[in-house]
Amino acid sequence: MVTIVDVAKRANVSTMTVSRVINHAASVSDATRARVLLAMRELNYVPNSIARSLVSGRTHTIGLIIADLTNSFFTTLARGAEDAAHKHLHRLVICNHDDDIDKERTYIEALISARVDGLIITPAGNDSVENLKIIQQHGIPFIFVDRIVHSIKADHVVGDSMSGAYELTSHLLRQGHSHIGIVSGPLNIHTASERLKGYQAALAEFGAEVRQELVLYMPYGPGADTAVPELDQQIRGLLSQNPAPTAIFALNNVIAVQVLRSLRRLGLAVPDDVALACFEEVDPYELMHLDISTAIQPAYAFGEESVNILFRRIDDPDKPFESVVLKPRLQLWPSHRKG
Amino acid sequence: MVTIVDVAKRANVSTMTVSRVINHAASVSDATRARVLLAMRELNYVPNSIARSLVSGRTHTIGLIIADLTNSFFTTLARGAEDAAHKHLHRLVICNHDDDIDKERTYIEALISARVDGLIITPAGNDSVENLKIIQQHGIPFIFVDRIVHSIKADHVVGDSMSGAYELTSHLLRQGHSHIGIVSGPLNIHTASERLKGYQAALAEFGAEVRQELVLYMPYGPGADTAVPELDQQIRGLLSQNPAPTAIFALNNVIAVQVLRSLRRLGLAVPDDVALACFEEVDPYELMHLDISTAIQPAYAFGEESVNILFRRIDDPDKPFESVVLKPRLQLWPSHRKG
DNA sequence: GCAACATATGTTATCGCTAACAATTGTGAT
DNA sequence: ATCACAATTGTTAGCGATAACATATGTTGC
Repeated sequence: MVTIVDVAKRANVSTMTVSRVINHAASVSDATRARVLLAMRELNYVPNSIARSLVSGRTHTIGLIIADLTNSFFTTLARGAEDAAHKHLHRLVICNHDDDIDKERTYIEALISARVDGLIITPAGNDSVENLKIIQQHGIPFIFVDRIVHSIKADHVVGDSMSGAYELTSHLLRQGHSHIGIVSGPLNIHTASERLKGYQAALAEFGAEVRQELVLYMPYGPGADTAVPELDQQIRGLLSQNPAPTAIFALNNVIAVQVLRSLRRLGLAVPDDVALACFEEVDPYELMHLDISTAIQPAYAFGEESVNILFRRIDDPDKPFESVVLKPRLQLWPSHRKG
Repeated sequence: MVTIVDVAKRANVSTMTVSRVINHAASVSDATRARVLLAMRELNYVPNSIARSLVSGRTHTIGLIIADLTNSFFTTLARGAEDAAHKHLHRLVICNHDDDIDKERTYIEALISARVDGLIITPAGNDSVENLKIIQQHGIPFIFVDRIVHSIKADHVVGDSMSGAYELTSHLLRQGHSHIGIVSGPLNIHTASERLKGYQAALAEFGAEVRQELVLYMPYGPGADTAVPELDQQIRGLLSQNPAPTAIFALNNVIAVQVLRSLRRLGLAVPDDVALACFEEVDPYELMHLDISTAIQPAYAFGEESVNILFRRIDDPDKPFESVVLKPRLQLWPSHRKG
């Protein structure tokens, strides 16, 4: 591999002069600069940023730890982050923890070892605290995206899960659905507990009963992409409660797809047999004519904003924390069948 | 930041001994090892892999350059690559070139500078040759995924675009559609030209006329996600040819979504008014009851296989090139309306 | 012509770690 | 007790770049 020494020799200058040319430093004569540039071109020299990082302590790399890249919400978020990082001349290292604390820890340590300039993280759950403390101990600037962990204070970009869920549930109630089933995720995940709260708040507000037997739980993401065998049974159980729910609220897009498939297997149509609402991260359904009321989050902005805030944090480590709450856009469909 | 020197001091040994403990090298007494491990734990020491890379020349990082992370095909591919890289204890740096040669070049240089151990690339187009030569000049092991560039020989994992397109077109022809429109992508992209060839081959085989006026072109990916204003007009133009096509073949998933939206705006139903076939990279439509015949590619395997082959290449730079062609899975729907 | 300073270039040390070799200690065979 | 050799630990140099300081030119003004 060609190094700065090779270029220096060929251009008949010291390595320092080459370094100056690379870094556009002043005080290099035009003649010398030209000679060095020529040598660089002739040798196909590309500076070794590893070596540069060792000296400067900066890697121009940002770590992005998310739940699952195949979830379209995170995909779009990642793309937003990538574009923003690119503007700052930084590279993005993307890691998926699949809501698994141990996997999250492995990645955090790898990224610390790689000396990323900063870290954007969707914590795997409330138990991520220990993992997050490791980041803090190493003084690496980081920001929460999508999910927070209450005991750790940091910048964050999140959606308004609570009010989004409240609105979706209210909508169903207004449509005459007085009994609404909900398929929740693990409650140790911030967005899941918030959305459940929003659902309950809406029920309370409308004087509807909060019935524990109308709440199902399933994984939030990983593995959920494959069929969930028991789900059909659970959904059937849910719908045979007395009084039976006439609508179902799915806590996120992955869950919604599972529920939709399950309903289909059970021969039930949406929304004619059962109305469906979903806290959905993007909107592929729009295209499909499916009448599913959704709270659509600006996923791209989640990623973009996170990166921008992270860079502000890097520039000024002591500034007060920023808290950005992005409202979901509601897309409400009338249900065809009333309670 | 804690370094190996701090640990060495605390454990009262030389840095070399600490290094030996970190790297599980033999010939460290149990007592010393214990002392070092304790010091490491007490100081929260995490080895600096930047420094390690500078010495070893390996970064444990793989570059993945794709067209667009928000395209579900590439998302799933990336996830497959990430999982495989993780198994090899490597990190993945993901870059999107949006089918733009200059952007591709920028990323390639950045990744060379970062001294990635290898590179997986979906070339932006046939003009990527110069960019790819840069990779070769630097002796960085790389592999093509999804698309190849003929003038550059390298390992590759691609789909069978030609036969997939042939099959889809044949299916439409068998359904009685004797005039089939096609919305193609830029022909300097390998998969686009291959799929067009497959379409033409099928027409020829069935004795159907290849009509140039039934071929539309649009971008393959970037920007295509937003509305294409002229598309409605073009589609309308396409459908008003004489004789009019009764089916449309969309060359990839992004194009299919555009066409679908456009047809919807024009008030045309699929497949009742116009049948649709699509070289689709994954299968969200399956869920949606839409009768679109698709050639579904095993995107996850694309990524996974690429990584595995890349590591074999790294281990043995002189072995013969591997060529993996993954067949798409055909999902063929009967059309409701016959030519 | 020469001090005084700007401009251009070079030298040395260092970032954190490890390869290669060196030194020390301990062990068993004779 | 002594030598040969293995096991353990240390020393030095260097990966490729740059910061900080040093030196060599050129330029200006009087």
